[in-house]
Amino acid sequence: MQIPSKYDASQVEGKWYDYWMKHDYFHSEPDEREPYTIVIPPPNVTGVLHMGHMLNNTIQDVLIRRARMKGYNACWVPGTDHASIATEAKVVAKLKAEGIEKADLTRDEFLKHAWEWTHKHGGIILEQLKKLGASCDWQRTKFTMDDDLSESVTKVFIDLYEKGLIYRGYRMVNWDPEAKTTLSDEEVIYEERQGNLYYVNYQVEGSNDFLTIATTRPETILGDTAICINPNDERFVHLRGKKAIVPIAGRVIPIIQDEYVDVEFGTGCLKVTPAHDPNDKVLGEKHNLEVIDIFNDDATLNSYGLHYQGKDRFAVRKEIVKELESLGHLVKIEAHMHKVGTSERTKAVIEPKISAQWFLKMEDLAKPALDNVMNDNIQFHPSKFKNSYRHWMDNVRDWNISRQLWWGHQIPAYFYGEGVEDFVVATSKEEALDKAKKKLAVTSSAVEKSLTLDDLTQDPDALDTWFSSWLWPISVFNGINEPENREITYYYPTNDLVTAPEIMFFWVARMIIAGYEYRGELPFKNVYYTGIVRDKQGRKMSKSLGNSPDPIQLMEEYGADGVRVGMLMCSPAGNDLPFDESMCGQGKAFANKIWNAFRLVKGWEVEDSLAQPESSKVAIEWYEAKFQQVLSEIEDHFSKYRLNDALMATYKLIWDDFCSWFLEMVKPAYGEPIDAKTLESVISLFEDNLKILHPFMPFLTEDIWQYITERTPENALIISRWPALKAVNERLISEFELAQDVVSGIRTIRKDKNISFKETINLSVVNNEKANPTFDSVIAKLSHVETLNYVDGSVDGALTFRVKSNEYFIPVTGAVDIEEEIKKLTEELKYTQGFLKSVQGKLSNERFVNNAPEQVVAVEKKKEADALAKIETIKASLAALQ
RNA sequence: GGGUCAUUAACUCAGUUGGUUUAGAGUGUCACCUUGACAGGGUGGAAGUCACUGGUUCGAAUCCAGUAUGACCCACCA
Repeated sequence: MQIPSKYDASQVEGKWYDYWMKHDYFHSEPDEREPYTIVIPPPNVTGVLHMGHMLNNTIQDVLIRRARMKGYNACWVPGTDHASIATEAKVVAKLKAEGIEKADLTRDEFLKHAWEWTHKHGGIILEQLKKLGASCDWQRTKFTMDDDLSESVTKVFIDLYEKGLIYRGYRMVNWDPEAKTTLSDEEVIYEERQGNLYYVNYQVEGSNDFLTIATTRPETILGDTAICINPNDERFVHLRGKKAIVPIAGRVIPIIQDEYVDVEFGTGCLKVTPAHDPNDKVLGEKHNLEVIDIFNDDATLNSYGLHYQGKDRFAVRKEIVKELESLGHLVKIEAHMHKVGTSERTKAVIEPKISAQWFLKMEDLAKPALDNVMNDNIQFHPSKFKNSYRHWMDNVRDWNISRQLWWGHQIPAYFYGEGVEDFVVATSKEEALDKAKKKLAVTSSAVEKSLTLDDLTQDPDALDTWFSSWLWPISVFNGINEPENREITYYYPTNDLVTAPEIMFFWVARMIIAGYEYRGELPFKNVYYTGIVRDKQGRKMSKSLGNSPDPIQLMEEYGADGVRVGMLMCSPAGNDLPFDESMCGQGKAFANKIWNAFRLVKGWEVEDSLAQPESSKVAIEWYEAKFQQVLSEIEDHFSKYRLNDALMATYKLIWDDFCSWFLEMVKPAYGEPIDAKTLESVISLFEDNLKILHPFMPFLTEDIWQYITERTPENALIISRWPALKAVNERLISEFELAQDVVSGIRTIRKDKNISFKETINLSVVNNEKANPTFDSVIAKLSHVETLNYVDGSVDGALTFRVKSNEYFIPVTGAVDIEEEIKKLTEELKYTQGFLKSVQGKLSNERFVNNAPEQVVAVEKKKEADALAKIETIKASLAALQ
């Protein structure tokens, strides 16, 4: 049967994925083998595959496939995240498009829509991962809102509450007016924005004096409850103890003194708005100031906004400036760059807001999580991320875990009264009633008796998404609900986590915390941080910029294998990946190269009676040694999580050593058969190549593997054994390198002199290097050499080249262009003399000879000797020519 | 404002505790080569003051200090 000369990925990838699925190779159950576990960073349930996922999941697949082949019980757990705020935002937008407002729906009605949306779009991304070849254990697919995972979240919440680590606090939090929820500090992105500094006059009460403040937010004037000056500021002595009148509002507010005020900034007078600025809140508490919240939940002004009531904060900013100006209160406006907090999800400008929220105390929890990363029990790759991890952990603040959202895990707290402390935390309403009664028994027994289920209201808020994903490595094995179950004790701790540094604090740090808190152990041994996938201009690939290629189309064009190789070829851990489609082309070309190598081997006719040529025997010995050498390099790269280097080593081994050298050496003449012994070795070595390449290019390798010969499911490549590491015959390899240099020297001459590769040549050598003649047959074959003679001195009328101190001569029939030969030799002489000079420079330096280690000096001396010998041979050749 | 990391060929990167040529790889580029695995191929070239300035050393891309540029992280200066 004719095998096509182009490898067509689209014809084979689906086929082999189905085959792997059918035979359950991805599935893992606890057994006597050592486990190797990876949990996927769960993508948003309604998300779509982008290049970041492609890179991230390719890396995980490489690791898990290799582990599987190394004999581990490999388990890669897939799943999705409910992505509370992101999904809820999408559902709200979708409803809005249909003319439905979230506010008009009950919680249950809304959740029904959300679940519909989830079922409709959920899991698409997982299907897309299959196209990439991801060998996840799909039978284990989890979702953060599965019953058992939700149960884990509730359990953990209650547990932490009972430990006193979760508390309810009335605090200033980050308010997202668009999503109408609070956010954790990590969800706020600070952006540099061009703004203005407005200088505004306030009248001093009981006088005609004015004081001037500077503010970036004039609209908050309506919430001012004090003016603050620095007690050390001599300029404002006259203001001490006085009061000021808030423009427009006309309220009288105190002028307080606090060293917090920076005398240098603005005017040295600060307006204090405790409700809308974290610093002002601190001042307010210290000085017992009134708190006036002027905003509604959507950041429009409330009744304290007076005639601005109902208008948006930014509209009011413009209008109030005009009003201040017309009233003569505006002194000047200066351009001012400042940082503005925005919502990670909705991009809305964050409004600091005081409200009652749930918090998790982090300080004590963080300690083991910090220590075990710093001492490398958990290894970060690259390790530079330890620095920012430590910094975050050292300064960790309490985690605001409540969100004013419906999509997510509802907080298991039940209120039974209006008091701040009138709540209990429980797994169910029934349990809550019991707990509430017990709690009340201590204080007021009258209420206790009358309390019923109807008196309990569950907190309407949901938990931060990350409050469920921080349990992921544990909860996917049900390790919270059944801490001693076979799965968790077997698979946990997991081996590798592959994720983006962007979510180091959101997720990685918190998983480590949860790991130590709930398992007393690390959640994973290694964290591989991928970089950001960027476009050619260095911009981050994003949907909004529209600069991200469609991964599915990419795989259709280059094959999943091609894309995998393209991405991995140039993305060391932690480095950004400047994505270029041509890299996928390189991957595709590589697939084709291997395909054609296979075509060559498959096309050979075997002849049993044929003896094995010497050159084939030598070639096989050499490639076996070379393979081992590169394999040990690959192992080393993998152990350091340098996947790109491991791939590059594999790439060069197969393309250069196997295809360009080895196959050329064993290839029978056109139309001639090959001997059985050689063919057997070639196929076996080809199979070894396929094995080490399989993690990177699973489809192509399985396809060829199965094409080579009929295999039973037990003999599929995906579960074959990774080649064992043996001692490397370094000497053989370095001796062969000399032969390679000879071949390439002959090629250069053929090219320079236009001697066709079909024309045989004779070769003479002055063997100063005592080169191993074992490789003569190989040189003869590769270079089309008729006779190879060992001679003692120069050969007249010949073209020459040198390898180390060996001299090679190719006699030519026609006249040798003496001028050109001389020129070439002179250049070579010049280079070698220059080199010699630098070596001798070192050697003539007494301090070098006296101080450098003996070894180093010996190396230099050897270099000197070699160079001298080489110069001699060049000079001899030159003399012969002249 | 504080911190971390980078800066080596046109591009993406190696270069391990300072000493194996006068610094490497892949891609790209240039020249030449197509009946016989593969033009998505082959062969052979060209291409770098290792960001800059000092210092330590017999010896620095590598260690130290400073400068410049860039990236990222953290931080409540109105």
